[in-house]
Amino acid sequence: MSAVRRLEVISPVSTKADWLDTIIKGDCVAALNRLPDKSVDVIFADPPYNLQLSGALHRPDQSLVDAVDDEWDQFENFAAYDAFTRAWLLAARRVLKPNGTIWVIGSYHNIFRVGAIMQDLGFWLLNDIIWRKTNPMPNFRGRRFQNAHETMIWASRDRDAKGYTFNYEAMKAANDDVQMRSDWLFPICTGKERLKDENGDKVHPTQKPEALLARVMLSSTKPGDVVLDPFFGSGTTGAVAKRLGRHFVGIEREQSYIDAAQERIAQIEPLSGETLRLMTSKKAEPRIAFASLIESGLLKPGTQLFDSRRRWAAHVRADGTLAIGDEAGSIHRLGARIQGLDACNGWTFWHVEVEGTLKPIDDLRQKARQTMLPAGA
Amino acid sequence: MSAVRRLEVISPVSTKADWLDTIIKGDCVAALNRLPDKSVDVIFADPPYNLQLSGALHRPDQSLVDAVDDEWDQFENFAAYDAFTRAWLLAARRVLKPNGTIWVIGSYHNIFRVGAIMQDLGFWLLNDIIWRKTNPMPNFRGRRFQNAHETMIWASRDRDAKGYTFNYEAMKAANDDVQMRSDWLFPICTGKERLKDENGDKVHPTQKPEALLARVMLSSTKPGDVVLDPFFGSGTTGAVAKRLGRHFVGIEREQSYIDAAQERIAQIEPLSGETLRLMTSKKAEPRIAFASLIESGLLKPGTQLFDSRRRWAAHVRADGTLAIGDEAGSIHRLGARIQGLDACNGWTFWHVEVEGTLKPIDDLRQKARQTMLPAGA
DNA sequence: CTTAAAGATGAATCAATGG
DNA sequence: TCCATTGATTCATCTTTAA
Repeated sequence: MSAVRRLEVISPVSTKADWLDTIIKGDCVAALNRLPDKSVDVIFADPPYNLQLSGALHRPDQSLVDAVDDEWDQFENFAAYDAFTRAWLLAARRVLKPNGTIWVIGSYHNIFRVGAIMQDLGFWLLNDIIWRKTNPMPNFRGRRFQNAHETMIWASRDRDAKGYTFNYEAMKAANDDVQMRSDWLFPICTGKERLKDENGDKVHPTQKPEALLARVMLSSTKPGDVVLDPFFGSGTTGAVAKRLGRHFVGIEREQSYIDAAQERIAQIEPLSGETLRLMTSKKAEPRIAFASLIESGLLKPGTQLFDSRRRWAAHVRADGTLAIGDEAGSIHRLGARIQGLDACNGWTFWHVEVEGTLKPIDDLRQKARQTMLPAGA
Repeated sequence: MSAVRRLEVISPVSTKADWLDTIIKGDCVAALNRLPDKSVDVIFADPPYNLQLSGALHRPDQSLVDAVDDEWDQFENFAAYDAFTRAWLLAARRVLKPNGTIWVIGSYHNIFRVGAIMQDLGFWLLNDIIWRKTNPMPNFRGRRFQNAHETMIWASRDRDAKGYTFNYEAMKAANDDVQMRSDWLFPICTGKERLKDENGDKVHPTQKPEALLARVMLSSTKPGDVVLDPFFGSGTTGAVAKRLGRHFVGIEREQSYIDAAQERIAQIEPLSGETLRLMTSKKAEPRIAFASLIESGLLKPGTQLFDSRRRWAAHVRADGTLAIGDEAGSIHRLGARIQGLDACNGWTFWHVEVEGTLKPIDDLRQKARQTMLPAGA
């Protein structure tokens, strides 16, 4: 069996093995309708842009621009494009897990219609992400600004879906320790990465760069998640998913694209688990009760805690509460009360004196986590 | 009379002086309906974003984020926002000149609906422009990417409107002599530029930076053009228009915003005409016929012309055509034919020998333009 | 062999004028 | 309104060819 299997026909799906890591040949909506409810974690969709080009365009040197004039990008009018968009988005939504998210990429030709329909169908927009191209095609006639970006919409299934995956700390670490912004800079897909046929012609007119898909998956999926791409094309989504230890499902109509994608994905070598281990966000780390610091002996009852400027001093009680005179409470409540605030992060507010210097009790929490790690980790 | 006049009521408009460089108080659609057809060159619109905020948001230090929760940003649902959007866009379109363009700014909350409705109404999208903020507000909860941009849509009135203003050369010159891209980097409006009331509170929650409006106007208007802003707010559009020698028309409902904008605009000092002069492209320069070079004596019949590498030689005939052996035609047609191309710019393709070196005949055209300039220029 | 020059190309809604 | 003519216009990157 090859690394990439393909299902021409899907009968009622019994086990995951039937469709996971395969390319399903066929119409996008029909294929989606044969997948089970709530079965994929993330959808990445690169639908037709409906470019509506009229005549030929030449460069100043008179060479012809190889435009996207494929049959699959032709729609009668906006209404036809809207109907197509509504249909696939609706089918995709059924397949998405309640805490799943969807990415859709487009340009100004189609992205406004796509975004409005997503809102109408109940998707809740989380961000619009701008892919800034380092090397976009120029505007040859000098009649507009150089179209130097594309737009991705990232949305959850529902307004109240709060449990979606967002690897905040991983993104922050990848961005020099400041929050990842909504504008991303990547080159377009050229060179060795671009798939070519035996004649040296590009296999697919709109192949996306793997770096773009990698950031999408690293930000919004966990290892082992299922990523569905209903417009699979040359299979960038599958290639990146396999490399990053995620499962993929592709849907594609054109056999030539399927063949190229299968060959491409078969050659991908998955990264090792060690390489893949996500920098886990603090929120995902095991929760440590303040009391457990006392229980584990990292902190003794009666120890004095100070704020960073030693304006206040409190003492630790054996039950895991903190007290200043008559006032007592959790490290958070007491910190808030003495400052006159609604809330306070006691882990970073309170400090313990070690060899004359103050260190936040968060350091002790980190030590406690080490202790609690399973053997062998 | 103050520099900024205000019309509370507009009766049938007779002369431009009635509404030019004024702020019209009232509902956006009603006010637009009282302006004449096809009377403004450019519209800049910063409509309510329909933010749909639910609860209060606090920073990590527990301070409250001053969110946009004004009454004018509240809509019942998407349908209500769409109806509002369709109404003002339709009214704005009537007022726009056939070769006018419109800019609309928004965020992911509203821009997709706005863009789709613009397409539905017949506007033809020219670009979507990304305003990348140098100093965006962080995402305090760490549940999304930092929302670091806003989107502007730039559109012509109709698909076949080709005569809109785009100061290509000026934009290119302002961008280190490469084409201006669709992503622009500017700080948000803070500091001295941000209007504050007597309490030190910001006058308007979403005041746009003047630099953003300046690029909008420098790219898509000419001096003396009329720029309409149907959501005038604190009057950034008016302030920049006045400084750049453009006329403005503002529409605004809230008296407090009108008062602040009037005071602000009154203090603006317009730039000098010399400073404002646009960098022009060849396109805008007077047309010179090749024959006129012969008629004016700059080129003698029988002169040999060469391409830059001397692969071909042709001779100038008295009627303003060019010939190689039996083949003859305009400088453009002959250049195209011998190269086997559909088109060719004869002005830059053909050269004349001057003291042993080849110079493009475009240089002669420049000389002819000098000669033809009116006296005193 | 190296290095320089020349050619190719990418999701593109890409003219204006005069008869 | 249609049609022929004029003539304005490109950036970053990768590949191929020339020196």
